[in-house]
Amino acid sequence: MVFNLIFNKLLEEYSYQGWWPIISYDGINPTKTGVVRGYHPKNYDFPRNDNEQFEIIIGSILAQNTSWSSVEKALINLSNLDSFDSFSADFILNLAVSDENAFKEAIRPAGYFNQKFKYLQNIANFYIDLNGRIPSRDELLSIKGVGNETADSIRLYAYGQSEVIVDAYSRRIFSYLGLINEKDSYIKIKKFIGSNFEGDFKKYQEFHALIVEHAKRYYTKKPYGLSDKILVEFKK
DNA sequence: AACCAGGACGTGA
DNA sequence: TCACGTCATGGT
Repeated sequence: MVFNLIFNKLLEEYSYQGWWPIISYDGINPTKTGVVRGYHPKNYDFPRNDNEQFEIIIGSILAQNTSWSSVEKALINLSNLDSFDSFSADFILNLAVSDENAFKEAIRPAGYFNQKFKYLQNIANFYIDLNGRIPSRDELLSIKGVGNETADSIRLYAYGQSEVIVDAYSRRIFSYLGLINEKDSYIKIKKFIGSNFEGDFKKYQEFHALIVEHAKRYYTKKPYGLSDKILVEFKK
């Protein structure tokens, strides 16, 4: 269970991360850098309703290859277009038809706005068809705009399903530590981590958030990881 | 000024 | 299957 040991170390270092942030939630986590709203450390009751659930789903699309601060701008822009029901699938679909221009301007700060404009509609239709049911991984992957990482993010944070998320940060950290090969397939890495990690969905949620927090500090500039003194004890 | 950001898709080997 | 180009804005 080497990844549990790594988890323990990261949790000790950074404590609880309160992912996935809900921007309409007033929880304050002053220790966060950059973003001051929406996190809810040690509270796993989120999402508390359909709109919060769909907000996480929208965020996971907008966050593709994009910094969270940019995603937050896009989410706030969207919410300003309809303060009442901003993050319902119906609102997204209606806005896409009624004012395509305003929609794209709202999400522009998150980048790839033409692609994400379509992806958001795809997943809004999918979400409505679900009718409250929890989607399987394969169902999510069938949506154009949802790949492995987004599917796992949605399952883990919008639906509380235990999924290992393999992102670029995970590849950098764990390949630096000699636990994986950076270019191994997503599924191979996911299964390897999953077979050496144990816990409930809360632990899975914290694990991914902690990986991101740690990587932001030591794995964003090449050569990655050289200044990582936190996890170096796990280096093989 | 290059590189990175909480990636995914289309194409051609 | 996989390497590569494309999508785009914002920060360092």
